[in-house]
Amino acid sequence: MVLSQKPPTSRPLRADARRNREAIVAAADDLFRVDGMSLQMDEVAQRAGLGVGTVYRHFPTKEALTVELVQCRVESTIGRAEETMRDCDPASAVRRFIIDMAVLMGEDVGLRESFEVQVLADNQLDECVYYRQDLHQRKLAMVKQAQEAGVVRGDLALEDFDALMCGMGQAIVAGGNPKLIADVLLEGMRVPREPVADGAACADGSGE
Amino acid sequence: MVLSQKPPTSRPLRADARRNREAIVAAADDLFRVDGMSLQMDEVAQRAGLGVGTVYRHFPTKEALTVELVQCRVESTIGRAEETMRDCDPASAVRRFIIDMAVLMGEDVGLRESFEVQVLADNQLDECVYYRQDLHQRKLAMVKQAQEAGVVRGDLALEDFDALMCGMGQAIVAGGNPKLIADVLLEGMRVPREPVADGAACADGSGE
DNA sequence: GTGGAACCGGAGGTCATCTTCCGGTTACCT
DNA sequence: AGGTAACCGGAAGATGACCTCCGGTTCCAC
Repeated sequence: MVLSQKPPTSRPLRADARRNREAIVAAADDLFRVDGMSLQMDEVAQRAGLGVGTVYRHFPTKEALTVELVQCRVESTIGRAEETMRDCDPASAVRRFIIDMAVLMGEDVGLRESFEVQVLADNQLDECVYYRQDLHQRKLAMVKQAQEAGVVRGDLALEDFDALMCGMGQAIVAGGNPKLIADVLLEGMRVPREPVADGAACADGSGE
Repeated sequence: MVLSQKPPTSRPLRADARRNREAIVAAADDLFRVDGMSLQMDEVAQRAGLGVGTVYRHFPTKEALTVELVQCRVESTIGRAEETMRDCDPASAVRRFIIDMAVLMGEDVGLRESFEVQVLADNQLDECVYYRQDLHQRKLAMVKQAQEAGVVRGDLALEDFDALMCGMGQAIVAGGNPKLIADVLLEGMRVPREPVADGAACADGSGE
């Protein structure tokens, strides 16, 4: 996993500081995978084998640490999207991307919540711009390609696509079979067939 | 909305106490609709025009109050399912139910989280049995009927159905168009068509 | 009308979590 | 090796929620 290292703004960190910083990020990442946004600073310190003060030396606030973790996931998602579009034809890139994400979200709460936070511009993290333009463009291209190839319905905005990805994550956390959930989502995103029942099936008007 | 009144275990409440209890539930319901589980007891009291102590007289704990609100929603969902199955033919009952729920979830965070809590047996509320047998049976019947009518794929367990409902709620909160989201879900739940691309579309084996 | 039980109110206790502070320690430069 | 700036640790402070407590008030039975 690509952990973004901070650009050398001032001087390079002292050896012990760099070691500790890495230990902190690694520990936090492990916890983020399980607990998501509700990871605790004390636990991070303990798991890294350090004091809390040291954690706060490197990340002045819990939010700063969370940003690091979210961005790490955003970056790896960008990489995955890139790779998928390179390896797959336009029609099936979306399919593969979604299936991959479904499986990963099943194993990584933090990844799921990273997606949420991008879309929601959440209360906790609204200070920063999480909606990385990169990922946005990447997804937009992928969806557009698929729509032009005629395998994704045209009335699906990127906004809806994102929302559906969040929803998929939630469905998986709620105990659904990831593969099946992804499949339902994919089938649903294709251009619709004729309605299942075209008579007046409901007592009230179903097509309002 | 049906607010379940407690059975007269001892004597009926004094007039002022009954009035206050109703004010509390009404205030809490309003907040639950917006804030979900993260509603705050102080705010409930304030909105009801009462002191915090009074709230705690009627509901000894925040969880107790939450239970009331969740159960209220479970009951109204049962009513909705009942009504839907009475008014619609088996093939379209699921459709109507899901569309209705999608719209409602868009307006009521508490409803969405009530669904979650039933499925997840959440950490916060694991003391009680939220998964009302009634609603469970109702949904089971509805899904089974739809499967027998051939409009819902047979490999969809009730567990997956619940998970998808949760996911739908999340997708709507994340900003998706409720009607569109519901439609995607419904199309996805139908028996699948042939795959969109049956050649070797991806570099790696897509059917593992 | 009156006694008394039930009820109300909101200041303050408790607890969990984030964050700060500063004496002691460590690594880098000459 | 020695000086010093950077760094570490963890106890203590700050914050924000839930919840309790008890003096004052209100309603019901007689």
